[in-house]
Amino acid sequence: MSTISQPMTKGERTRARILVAAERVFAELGFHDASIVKITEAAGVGQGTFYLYFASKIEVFDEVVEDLNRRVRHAMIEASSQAGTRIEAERAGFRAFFEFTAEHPALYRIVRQAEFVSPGALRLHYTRIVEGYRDGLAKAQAAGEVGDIDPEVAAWALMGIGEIVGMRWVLWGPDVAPGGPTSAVPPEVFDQAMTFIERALAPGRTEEEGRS
Amino acid sequence: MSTISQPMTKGERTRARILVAAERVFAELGFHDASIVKITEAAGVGQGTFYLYFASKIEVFDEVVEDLNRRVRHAMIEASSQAGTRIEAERAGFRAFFEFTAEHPALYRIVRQAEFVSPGALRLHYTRIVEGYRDGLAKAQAAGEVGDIDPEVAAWALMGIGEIVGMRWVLWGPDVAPGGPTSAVPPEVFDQAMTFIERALAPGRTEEEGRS
Amino acid sequence: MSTISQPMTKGERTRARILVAAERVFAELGFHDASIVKITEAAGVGQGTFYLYFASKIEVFDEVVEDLNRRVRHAMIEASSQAGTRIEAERAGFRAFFEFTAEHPALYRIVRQAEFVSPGALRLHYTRIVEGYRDGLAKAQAAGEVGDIDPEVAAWALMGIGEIVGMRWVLWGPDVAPGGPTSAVPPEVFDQAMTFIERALAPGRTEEEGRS
Amino acid sequence: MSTISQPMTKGERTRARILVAAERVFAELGFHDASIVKITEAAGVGQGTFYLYFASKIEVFDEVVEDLNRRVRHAMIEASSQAGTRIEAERAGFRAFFEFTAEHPALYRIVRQAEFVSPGALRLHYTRIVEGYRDGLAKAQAAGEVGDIDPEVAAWALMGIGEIVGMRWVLWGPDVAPGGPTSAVPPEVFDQAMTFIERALAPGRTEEEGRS
DNA sequence: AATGAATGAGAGTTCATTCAT
DNA sequence: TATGAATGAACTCTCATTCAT
Repeated sequence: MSTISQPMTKGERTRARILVAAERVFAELGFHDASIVKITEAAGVGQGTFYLYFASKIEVFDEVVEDLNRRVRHAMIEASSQAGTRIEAERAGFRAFFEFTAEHPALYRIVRQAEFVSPGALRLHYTRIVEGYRDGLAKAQAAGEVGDIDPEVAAWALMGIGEIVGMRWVLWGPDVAPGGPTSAVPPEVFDQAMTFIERALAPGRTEEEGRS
Repeated sequence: MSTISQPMTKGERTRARILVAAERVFAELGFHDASIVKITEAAGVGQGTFYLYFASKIEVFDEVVEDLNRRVRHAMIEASSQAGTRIEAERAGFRAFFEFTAEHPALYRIVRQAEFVSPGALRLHYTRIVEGYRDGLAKAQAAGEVGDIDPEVAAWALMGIGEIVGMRWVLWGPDVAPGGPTSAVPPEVFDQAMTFIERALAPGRTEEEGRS
Repeated sequence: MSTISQPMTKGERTRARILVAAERVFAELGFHDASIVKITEAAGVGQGTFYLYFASKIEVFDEVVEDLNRRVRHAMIEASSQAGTRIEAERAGFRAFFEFTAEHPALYRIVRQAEFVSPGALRLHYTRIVEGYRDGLAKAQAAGEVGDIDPEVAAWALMGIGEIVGMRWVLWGPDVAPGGPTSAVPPEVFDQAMTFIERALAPGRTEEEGRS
Repeated sequence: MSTISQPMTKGERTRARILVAAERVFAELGFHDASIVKITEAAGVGQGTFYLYFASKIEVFDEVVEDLNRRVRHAMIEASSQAGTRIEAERAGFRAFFEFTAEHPALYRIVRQAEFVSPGALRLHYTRIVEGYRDGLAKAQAAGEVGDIDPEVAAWALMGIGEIVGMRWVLWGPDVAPGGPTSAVPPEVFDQAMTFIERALAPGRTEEEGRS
């Protein structure tokens, strides 16, 4: 995920192990049912050790959210940067988002807890992703590839679509109960969702469309 | 909100008071920090009284979610049913949704907790609202008022847009910290969001668009 | 069990129903898990009604113990009074005791709770039964049918044998877990227990026996 | 009491203190009125500490019963093993039983609660003691020192006699109210009880006695 | 005579956090 | 650096009892 060049000290390794365990336990049990004992047991360290690296339970939570946010954005940028056209980039970004969700259902399960656990963390998480969309849209708009629409609002709309489609088809699966196995968004759903987005963003004929 | 004409019995009134208090406390503190003591104090009844009407904390939670769901759908249907055209109906429905959100921020704050609290409740909540969108879209599509798109996917997309725009502009307000005062979606944001949606759903030019 | 001659008033009937229900519920659940609600539900009356007839939960308990005590003594006296010889009377009395236990396992389960629930009730219960044994033994001793032994001590010994054999073979059954079905003491066990008692009480040759 | 030679760790000492306190509190108040708070206060530890060593209130109870059982059997075996003749051994065993009872009234008060608290614990307790009696009787019988009687039934009879005499004269004392001070069984009562038992078990004259 | 809604003290249990080792 | 025993406040839930109807 990152380009580890320097060797980790012993302490850093312990810290990293706790962080990984915390993500796993938070994802499985949610914030409140994830006790420090469970996290430290999963990490294979003592309870006291936890407090050598994190000031509180909330602090790990924040860091886990931060971490997930960094990783999902990285995945999206990585994917879309290799695309040729704007539309291809958009599809690649969404596909990366859904894939990340499928591989890390923690993204949802953890992030959606944030509202009450760590005020502001949720907003920060969404805002950062939205900024990526917005900047891309603004640039594309300047190039005439996107219709006349406020990039900020459009970006949030994309965020909402990604979030809900990810929840509906990745997290819940085709017919699966919540918590069950997750898989990627079915191709036809992905296509339909992208069609929806493309039409919303397509340039031209703005005047007529507004009237319909 | 409801059309109950018969007078409530004493027990029903107590139950209703607890339910109202629970919604308030859940919205303010979240599921886990909303203790039974806080709920019963807010309702002005004894702790034991709570258990005369609800079997557990989770049970009230489910009922609060159920209740909010019923009310927001009612508000949306009410609003859109008085509109003339499909587009007007759509705008009215969304406006009602945002207004409800502004008046009952509990909708977000409570519902988003549901994932870990009451598995299935969250899915049920979204699914019910989406069914309304989907049926409306399918009907409009049959009348040629909506482009060629899977109503199911489009309905979930609308749900996502409503949710995230509501969260961003209603719950968080223009520049306000989470938990702060809420107001309606600013008119220009509302217009932009509706433009986004209208373009996505507009009929015509399906063949070319589909190729992208 | 008793010779009801006068018709009961409505109140008396209600009271009796509560008492019967209480015995059943106490026997099944024990004193502490037998709630007033469960008793009143079993009796088919309201909770408040209970307190019209009994001052407290402990009071019904005492009365239930009292009632059981009266009935078991009645059964034993009834049975032994129809016997010809002393030994036959003894066997008949024990048999009645075991039969009562088998039909009313409540006797054990309730009485053994008494120690902490209602101090003195347990002692009173045992003492009353023992008095019956003791008087019988004293009388038989005067007639030369019982050896030279303190009737008080011997009576308590009989009580202990009856209690433990009843628990072992009636309450627990041949191989059954506690709480399971109960039946009478197996004939061979009954015979052995009676043999044990007969030898202990048999008159004559006191001097030699003591030396063995 | 035990032959542990290795020093206890800190944790073991805490555990032992809780166990001792639990025995005391259970004996004084009974299972239900013995709250965790009372036990931990008596032990001088925090409430949470209790759950580091015992999974539940019932678990300590079981262990206390187990512990008492082990100790009383140890005392009885110890005492009777030093006796010369069978009869002396019997007397020594019973005497040890009564002495233990006098010093640890908890034996009764706790064990008799077991029926509803921990099904099976009561049966196990009695069964273990009875097994000791039974094996002793069987051996003596083989040596011709005990009459022709089923050792199992006879052993349970002894158990019953010990239990009830202990309760009557040790727990309740000569004229004392339950819960009051306890002392040993008066010598004349002890002698009479032993006489009762000796006659019941004495060999010889089996044929005539059996006819009764 | 009868009800059952209401109460609140108290139960068992959990867990984030501290700190002596 | 690492530990895990210890803590106590806070939690959800129960139930004997009261009292207005």
